[in-house]
Amino acid sequence: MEYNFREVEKKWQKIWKDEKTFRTEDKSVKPKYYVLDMFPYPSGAGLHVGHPLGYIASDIFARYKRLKGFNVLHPMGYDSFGLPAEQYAIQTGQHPEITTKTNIARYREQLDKIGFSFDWDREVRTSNPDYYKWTQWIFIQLFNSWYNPETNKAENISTLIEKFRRISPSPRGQGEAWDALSEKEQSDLLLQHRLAYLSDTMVNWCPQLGTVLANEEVKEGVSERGGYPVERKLMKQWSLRITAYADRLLNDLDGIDWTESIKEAQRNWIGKSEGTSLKFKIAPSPVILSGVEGQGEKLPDIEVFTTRPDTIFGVSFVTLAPEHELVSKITSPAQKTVVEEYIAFAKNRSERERMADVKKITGVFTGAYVIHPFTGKQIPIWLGDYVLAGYGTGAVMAVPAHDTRDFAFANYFGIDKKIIITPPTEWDFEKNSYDEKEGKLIDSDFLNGLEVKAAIKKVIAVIEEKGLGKGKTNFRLRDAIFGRQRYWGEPIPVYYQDGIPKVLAENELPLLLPEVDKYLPTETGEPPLARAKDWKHKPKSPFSKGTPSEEGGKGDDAYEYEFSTMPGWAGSSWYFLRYMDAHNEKEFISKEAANYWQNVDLYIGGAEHATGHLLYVRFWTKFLNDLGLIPVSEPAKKLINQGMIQGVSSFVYRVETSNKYVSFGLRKDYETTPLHVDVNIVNNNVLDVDAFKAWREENKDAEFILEDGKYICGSEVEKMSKSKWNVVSPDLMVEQVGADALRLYEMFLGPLELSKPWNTNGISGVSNFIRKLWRLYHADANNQQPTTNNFNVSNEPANKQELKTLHRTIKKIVHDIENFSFNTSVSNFMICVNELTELKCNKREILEPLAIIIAPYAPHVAEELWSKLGNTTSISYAQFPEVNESYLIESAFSYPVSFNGKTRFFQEYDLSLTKEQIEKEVLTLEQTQKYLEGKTPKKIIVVHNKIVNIVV
RNA sequence: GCACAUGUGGCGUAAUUGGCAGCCGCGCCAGACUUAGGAUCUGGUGCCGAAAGGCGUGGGGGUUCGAGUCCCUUCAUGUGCACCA
Repeated sequence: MEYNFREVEKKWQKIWKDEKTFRTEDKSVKPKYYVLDMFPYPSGAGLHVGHPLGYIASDIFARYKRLKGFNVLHPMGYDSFGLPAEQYAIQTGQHPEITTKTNIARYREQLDKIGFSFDWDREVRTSNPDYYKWTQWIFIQLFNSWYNPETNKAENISTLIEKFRRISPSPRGQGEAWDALSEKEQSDLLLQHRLAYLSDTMVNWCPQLGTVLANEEVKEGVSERGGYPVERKLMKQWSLRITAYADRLLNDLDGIDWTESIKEAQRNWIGKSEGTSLKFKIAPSPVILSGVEGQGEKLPDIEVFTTRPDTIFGVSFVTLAPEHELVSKITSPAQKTVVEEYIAFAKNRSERERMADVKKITGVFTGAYVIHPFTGKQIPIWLGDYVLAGYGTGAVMAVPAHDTRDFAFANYFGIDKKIIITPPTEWDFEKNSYDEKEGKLIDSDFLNGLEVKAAIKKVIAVIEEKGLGKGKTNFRLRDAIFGRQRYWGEPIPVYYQDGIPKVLAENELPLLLPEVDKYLPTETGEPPLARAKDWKHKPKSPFSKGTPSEEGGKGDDAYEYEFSTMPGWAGSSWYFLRYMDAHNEKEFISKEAANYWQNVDLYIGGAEHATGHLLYVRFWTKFLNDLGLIPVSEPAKKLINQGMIQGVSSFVYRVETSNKYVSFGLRKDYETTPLHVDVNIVNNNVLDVDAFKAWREENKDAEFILEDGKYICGSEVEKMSKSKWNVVSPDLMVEQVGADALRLYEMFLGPLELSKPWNTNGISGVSNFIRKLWRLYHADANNQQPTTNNFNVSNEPANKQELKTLHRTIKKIVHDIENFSFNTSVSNFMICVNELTELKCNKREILEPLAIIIAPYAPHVAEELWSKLGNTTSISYAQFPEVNESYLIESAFSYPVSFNGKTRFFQEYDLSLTKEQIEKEVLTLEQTQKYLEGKTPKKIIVVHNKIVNIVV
């Protein structure tokens, strides 16, 4: 009898479940360790073999840490709000909750088969009211907070009100101003400071999805989900003031052990740039002053933002974004028509159009001028859509000789350039602008002769002194738009009382997602929640679980709730905390749990969340930390991004106008059409022709033109997807070779971070390995044939060789796991088992520790062997064996002897010999003399325990 | 365009971090056992060469007694950002 993985794996999965083997203690004398996976969105397609890659790695690590004596938190849950379930609901009318539940059940079934050591008692689902109650609660905290730049922390909004009361000057004197304002005025003012706020913002509007999208949900001008066009639109929207945290999000990256590429992506996304604001006075033009628009008004200055104030004497025009607020006021009557046409043109260009022809230069002259702050010369004001309204001040000073974009614009419209920096090397200013921050300033008045960096310093000082502007930092990061005009998300816990947004009281949470007749916008374009009957805040609201607050509607009063819901990333921005205290009904997390578990020690997930989830979760963590609710300011100490598993598609070649299929090597002789064929009926590129005939009705009578009696398929690496017939499901692998083999194989494939195509072909290697491992504990010493299932482990003491193999393996495995090099550990297990098989070792002293070190990787077979060894408790809580270095000490080393770096032969020397002794010994060798060919060696290098190199 | 990552046998990969390039596995070749093999076991397998030997880590150059590893340069592939002043 061979090892029966089907029976054994099922047996242990049941025991783990029944005995709650992996339930995590809330309190423990053991040190804590938190291993987290990015939880999945439960899609209808189920898991393919790519998904568990990270889960397997984290599971190995979690199991290893348990063996090392840690109290390990290793939970799993579902990011279960989101678009696909809702799109499906629109098509079928089925409630997204039903779809979601079905999908989760399928995910769970698939996950269970792989033997993960999750503590399922702590499962979270973001769409569960018990969970989103607290997502809403955190939103309320954000609403009730502002960012105090003095303390550099979020604080309760009341401290801001205090401040307003205290310091606001007003016509009627100090102290009165705030209280003299109407409630609406106060609310509007506070909204400008709240961390969750309502404002008119330019949003990415996706008409097909009927919702706004965040910047990272838009890729190349179309929606990430579905690929629909996205346009810019001004809308009243809820946003989160993540920009308040921009500096901390950037600086704290240095303190966390994340991959450089993710950190770099976040740095780019935050996009900090230091520069200067600078005011330009608008030239008093009789035309403008007497014009209808500007009459009697004192025109404000145009403020630009620049990182290169040193180039101030090279400015030849100023460009405003088409949306700039001053445009209508400054435009000369003569230019009015063209300017208005241009603004209309710029507005109607969709994002995709704009991005598609980035190189196309558009712009128009306004007819107005500014005055150069130092020279007093008049400088024309242009409009150009290369200037973004949302960044800086929406206005730039254009220095065509030293800025690529200004150069292109000036060239296109024939505007003069003025060179004011001499590059250190030859430069053709006709062809390119010189943008580098190196060289000497010329034609620049008081900056003449200075190096660029010195000039920047000096000019900022002068600008500040003259009150023309000041040093300023800008961020590319925008505030996060938080509302989605969709159904399947957390309702925003807000109602509107006389146009003033108010948040629900804590005891009114959760605000339950209401039933609607359709999951579509209303006829008037309101979000789906507007369809809900009586979607209003009032006493005993049917939608909120708690009791209504004092402030809420009284009597007949009923105030409309917010119609939009939260975006997909809301729930995932704090889920790592909820696992610590998943069933707390009183708080989002208890102080004790937060203090014990701190933050995630190891976080594993895809790199695609670099600027989305991973930025938002850092933001929320810092915010909750500011309020003193949690003790940490970063969610995860260490982050690993697992690579993507691609699919390998197989192709059959159908001969045109026939039902004949020609083998890969012979296809050139025919006119053929390549067709995707299900990879599950192809093995090592050989098609299972019977399975192929059975696969589809039309293949029943297929004929084949074979080569060497086989049908060989073609193959190609593509994304793993249903339509390409290259999806390999983990269930099938588990069925065929077992969960342990799947786990080992996914790790064996290569380094975790690397993307690689899935190729089932090699899996027989790890499958054989498991059988070989099993045989070590079973075969008789004199019968290597695996015909016996008799457990046969001896209690004799192990010999030196056996101990050396074991301890060398322990050492390597510890090193590998701690460096997350899971692929090399699998090789090392194979080497170990090969050696022990060779040694015919069946000693308990060796095989018992071996079972433990292999348990994180192949837990089922390890448990079975462990129990056969006579243990009555789970191997999961055994003690990881320590390396005994004394078994590894070698007394001699076989030195490679090389001549000019080329290895020629080996010579063993005792390790106690000194370099000089070895050098002497080597020279006496006959072999050495042969390679010296009578010459005298120039130099002999002896590296202890490494190499001998003779230079001739 | 900018940033990051990766280039090693037919394939996935390894290399104690500057010291024997190719561990482990797949595939392939040969043999054993077999009615049979998509089972199992044994041996072989970087390339050229009959051998001796030579060549070899994307290409070119450098540092070094010695380079897959360090430096410069260049090419290719993948990913992210993309008029951010």
